[in-house]
Amino acid sequence: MGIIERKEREKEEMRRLILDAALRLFREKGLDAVSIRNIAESIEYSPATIYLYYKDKSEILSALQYEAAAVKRDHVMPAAAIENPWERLVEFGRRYVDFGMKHPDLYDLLFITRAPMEFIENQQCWTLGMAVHSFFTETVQACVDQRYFKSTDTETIAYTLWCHAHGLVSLFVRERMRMYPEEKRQELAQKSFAMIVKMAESI
Amino acid sequence: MGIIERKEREKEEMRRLILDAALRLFREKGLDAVSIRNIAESIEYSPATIYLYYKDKSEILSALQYEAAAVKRDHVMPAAAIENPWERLVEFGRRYVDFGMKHPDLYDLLFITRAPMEFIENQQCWTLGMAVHSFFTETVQACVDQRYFKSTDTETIAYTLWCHAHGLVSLFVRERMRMYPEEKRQELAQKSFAMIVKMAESI
DNA sequence: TGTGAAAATAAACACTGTTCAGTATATTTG
DNA sequence: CAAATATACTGAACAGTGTTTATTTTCACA
Repeated sequence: MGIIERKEREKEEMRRLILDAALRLFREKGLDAVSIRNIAESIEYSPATIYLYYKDKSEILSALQYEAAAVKRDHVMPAAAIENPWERLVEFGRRYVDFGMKHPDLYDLLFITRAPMEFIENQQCWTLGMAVHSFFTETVQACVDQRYFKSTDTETIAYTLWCHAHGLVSLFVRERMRMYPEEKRQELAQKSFAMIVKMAESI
Repeated sequence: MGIIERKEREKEEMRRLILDAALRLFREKGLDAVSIRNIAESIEYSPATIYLYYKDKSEILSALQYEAAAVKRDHVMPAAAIENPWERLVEFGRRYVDFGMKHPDLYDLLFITRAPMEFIENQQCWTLGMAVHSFFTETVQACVDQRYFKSTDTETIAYTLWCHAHGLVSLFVRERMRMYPEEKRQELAQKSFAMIVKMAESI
């Protein structure tokens, strides 16, 4: 009865094959290049075959989002090693922004691209994203507990910091900084990060 | 020689007709519904005719962005009437966020939708956007001049505030606040706005 | 080796943006 | 007014998209 197990395995391998092809297309040529037909061609199968392994395109996109979420987690979580909650929070923020700057395509996919409805049902991705988000809010809570802020409204503090970081990255990612010369944008982002850190010290 | 003038006028009317149809489709059914064929059908012309008045689709999108920019300007500029620069700045921010919340589709078009290259060449839209942006930075400058901030780095202050406001709106617009119950999102946004105002007072 | 199930596909449908050859309409000229 | 020209418009096609269905191929098992 090892056959059904092998079949199961092969099915999983095929899903992986499709996903890797999608991921490669995405990273090499951008989201627009990720079409069912492109994926099919690159793995030398017919487009219809894709539908035997993924319900539709948004399910593939959803899977790509999970990949992106994993890369993001690996990028930011080293901050967890820092004992001091305030330093941990700052390092987390720095790493969050750095992730967005280094992987604009992945950041876009995670936080800007219109989420397909399946996103919600993609428990994996949601769970992973929430784990990182929880780490963030818990760190803010730790800062609150140790009186790093005057305010004790953890939720609003966390959200406000997130707004700034997300705004920072997404203005960059979607090219809304044209009024600043290109060589200055990175510098301005760094200055702004430093400023929000200073501001946060006096919430 | 009034004929060429009439022709000119008719050409302009046709461009307007196309744009209005595009705008209606956009507002009624979203950006995805704005297809050349949909526009053509709704004004009862052939799709090919559209191309006699607009170079391509991105030129139409660009024109839509201009419309959105005008709505935004009308929404935020009443703040200019306020004498006190700090109050003016706060009111501007409030109106900016309010615009995004009330017109998520327009905000999306202006600040999130991937800008077609023509955006840069769309002098009208760029000029209009820059005028509002200049008003914003000048207001920040006025605050700096009157020592409302400790910092004198106008550029970074302005950018930091913008980051927060944009992050606030765009997390909302692109539905990245699912971890908060829906009825709480608006409230959280307001609290966060109040918090950044407080924080700004101590830059 | 034949049979039933599983896997893969060709072909079609309904869309998309865009181009171009050809037609219809309006204006200018003889 | 009629013929020639210029302008406005369109049908049809091309290449692409996501998706579905009927059909064929492949494979495991009796």
